[in-house]
Amino acid sequence: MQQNKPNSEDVLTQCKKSGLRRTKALQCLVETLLTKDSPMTLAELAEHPDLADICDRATVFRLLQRLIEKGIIRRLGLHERAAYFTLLIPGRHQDFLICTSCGDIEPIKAACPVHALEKEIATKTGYANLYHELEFFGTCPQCC
Amino acid sequence: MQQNKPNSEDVLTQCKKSGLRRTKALQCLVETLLTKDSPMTLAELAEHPDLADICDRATVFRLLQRLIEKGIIRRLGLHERAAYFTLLIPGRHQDFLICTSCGDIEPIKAACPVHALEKEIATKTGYANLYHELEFFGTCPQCC
DNA sequence: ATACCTGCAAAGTCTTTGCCTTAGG
DNA sequence: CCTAAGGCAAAGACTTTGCAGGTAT
Repeated sequence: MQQNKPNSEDVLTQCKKSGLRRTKALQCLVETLLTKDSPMTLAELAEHPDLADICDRATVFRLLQRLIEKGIIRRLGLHERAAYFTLLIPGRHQDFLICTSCGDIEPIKAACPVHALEKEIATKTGYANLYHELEFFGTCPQCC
Repeated sequence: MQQNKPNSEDVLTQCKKSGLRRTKALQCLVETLLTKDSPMTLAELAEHPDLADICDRATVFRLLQRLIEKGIIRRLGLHERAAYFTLLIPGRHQDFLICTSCGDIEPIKAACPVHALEKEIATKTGYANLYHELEFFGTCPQCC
């Protein structure tokens, strides 16, 4: 089981296998997502210095769409107006702690206690492709 | 501990205590939220036959805002473009199972396994007013 | 060569606000 | 009577798409 952060080549290989072309924008997007380990919005990505210089926001948007289709990234809600995107890393699951005041998002280190329930739900309800999102919201120490 | 669904008078009393005026729109909004036990979007509420006849969408929006401020309802993400709103019922916590294909949302009956972790996070991180949202996503049997 | 990708600009969708009028307490 | 609440319409915020031209394979 691969627990550690993949490098961008791993992800780009996966992209190519899924039928995506290796464009400059795709490479840069993947690297940007890998650099930050918490989810990012479309705006954050499109305005990131590296990406802003080489492609349009619409391109980032369409890349994200394709990567979601291919199961390489996931779109998260996270309680904000804008959607967040995060790489799906095999063998890893992330839950988040979010400050409702300043909007800070940090991944939670502790083990996720939900997997048993997830299996139970899969069995009882007949839902397929089950996954979950768990977010904690509160006021962070700086905002208190 | 009050586990059962309150009636609209209970909620309206709470509203009045919080300083809200008892308007027709507020009464109707509360009743509409109580009728459906899963979260609703602004559009669903504003277009609901009962509410559509007596008030404008902006009114519903502003009522929802005030009710959130007063801690009477909560805004949820739920992975859709639109925000969802749900009454906060004392002593009750809801997690959701959401079909990524048809968008169906159903509350989960099983006990939520997250409360212990929530306490641990509160202690370790110093976050205040902590609460969480847990959603399961998958393809429902009808959509499979 | 050709199917996929991109930029630009415009259109959508949902939310939020301003301003003036109405009505609860 | 005085201030919160409501209606209407316009502006914002974020996302999504059409089309013409560019590029990886």
